[in-house]
Order: sequence, then C-alpha cells, then structure tokens
Amino acid sequence: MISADVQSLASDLSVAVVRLTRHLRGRRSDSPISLTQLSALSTLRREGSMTPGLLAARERVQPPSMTRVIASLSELGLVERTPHPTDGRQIIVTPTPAGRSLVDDENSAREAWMTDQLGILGDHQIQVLRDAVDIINSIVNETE
Amino acid sequence: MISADVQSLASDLSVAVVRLTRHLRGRRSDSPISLTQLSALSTLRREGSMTPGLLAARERVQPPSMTRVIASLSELGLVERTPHPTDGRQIIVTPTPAGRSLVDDENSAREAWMTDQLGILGDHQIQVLRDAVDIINSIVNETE
DNA sequence: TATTGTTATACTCTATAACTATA
DNA sequence: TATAGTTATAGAGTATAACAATA
Repeated sequence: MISADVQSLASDLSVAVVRLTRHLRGRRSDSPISLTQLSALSTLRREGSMTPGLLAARERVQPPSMTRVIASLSELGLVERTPHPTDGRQIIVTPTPAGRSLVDDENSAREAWMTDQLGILGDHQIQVLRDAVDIINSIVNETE
Repeated sequence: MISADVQSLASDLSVAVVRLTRHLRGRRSDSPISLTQLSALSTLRREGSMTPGLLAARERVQPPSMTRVIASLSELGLVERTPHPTDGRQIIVTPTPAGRSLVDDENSAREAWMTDQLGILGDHQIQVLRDAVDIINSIVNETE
C-alpha cells in the first residue's frame, strides 16, 4: 500500500493544493499584502537582498512577473531598489524595516529547519504527503 | 516542539502551496485540461452529477466562476448539461464517458479513503503537515 | 419574493515577445 | 553580442453586481 501508486498521489495533491490556494487567496482580504507578495518578501527576508532576476528564479516565476511584484512591494514601502555597486544593468532589492517586520508578523521565527536538506522521496515521505492531502482537504472542507 | 506555533505552520504552508500551485499550473501544458478544470471534473466523477451551484460550493468558488469552468468542459465534450427533471431553474451537469475516462487517466482508483472522516487536527496531523511543507518545498526546489 | 443560473465587468497573477541600457 | 531589467500585451482564474427565468 505504501509505494503503490505515486501518480495518483500527485494528482490528489495537485487538486488539494489548488483548492487550498484558492481558499488562502480569498481569505487574505484582512492582510495588507497578497500571498504572492508575501512569498517574495519572505524569500528576501530569509535569504537577504538580491537582484530581481535571482528572486524570480527563487520564486519560480518569470522576470517580468517579478518586476510587477517588486513594484507593488516598493509602492507599499516594503522593499527598496538600489543600484548594483559594479554592474549598471542590475539592481538590488532589499526589504525595508517595515517589510521585515511584516514578514515577522506573518511568518514566525521557526524558519531554519525548513529550507534545506532535500533528497529523494522515500516511502515515509510519500505517506506523509498522502496524509497531508487528507489534512488539507479536511481543512478546506471544514472551513465552510 | 510539536504544538508550539501553529500560526507559523499556516504561514509556511501557505507559501509552500502557492509555489506548488504555480509550478503545477505551469507544468500542465501537456495535459488537455487545466487544474481548475480537472478539479471540477474530478468532483463530478467522484460525487456524481450535480447542479452548477452545488459544484461551485464543492469547489469553493462562486457560481459565476463555475459557470465558466462548466462551459469550457462542455466545449471539450467532457460534461453535458441536462435540464433538471422537476425544477426548471436548475440544470444537471454530468461527466461524459470521455470526461470520466480522462479523470481516471489523471487520477487513479485510490480515492476511497481520502474523501471522508475529518476532525479536529491533532499534534500528529500538525507534524505531518510540517513535514509535508518540507517535502513540497523540496519537490519545487528540485525540479529545477 | 426567493432562488438558480448566467452575463457583464473588473482585478490579480502569470506568461511571452519586444525594447532599453549596460557589459 | 550577451545579459538584466522593464514595458507591452495577452490569457487564465476568480470575484462582485446586475439580470432573466422559474418556484
């Protein structure tokens, strides 16, 4: 039963996270920034200042998409754009104190052990994902 | 460490699923239907024919959004719209054989134990979600 | 009058293609 | 020429508001 059909898990997980994302985006009207903005700002908070191109790669979006996100965060005073010291083509995006504290409000300090050590998925991790799909579904279904 | 800060887990999970969704939507260019369409079609496959209003509720979208999804699935020949037998206001959306087999191709038969028995989250389930965030992140980061 | 579904309209997120400036 | 970032444009997904048909 464990490592039987990984393909169906992928499909179930896809559907589950799509619904959860829908849910999360909808329920953030009380927050000052969108999930897209928070995700980018969190990466800057965690990994430090970087260029738009690198941030786009980290967030798995194309550069023009990140240009927009950065512009919106800049308008909100959450990041600053400064020239690159040696390369005139590049710029450096840095979170402002307001941006950092906003991430700290939304995220917590528990960040360390979540960002590294990857590896090939084993049976145990697959089982964890299976359970997680159920849990995600239960969360979505319960929050009527 | 277990039930310490559920809030930070929620934030981490949000960011993780947003990135995974981005990833999944982008990588489905080989599939004939989008994740949004697959999710609705899967629900019809699992729960049977239903009205657009009920399907919208199941999928956690508003009725006008579901109208669009159903129209697109209908154009592809994956669902059919038939009049409600007694209530002239309602219609019944039914997956066609092509729609059912498409879901079967994408999903597998392992569906039973994933749809029911919900409950309040316990320490173990929270830990599962924490691990799942790492696994999701590792998947996203590895599929360079 | 209340309900179901649809149409009209708009906003967010994301992409590709084309452009500008610098290396 | 190649690279970094931006602008222009388009499409998918979703929402709210207004409408039509039926109960």
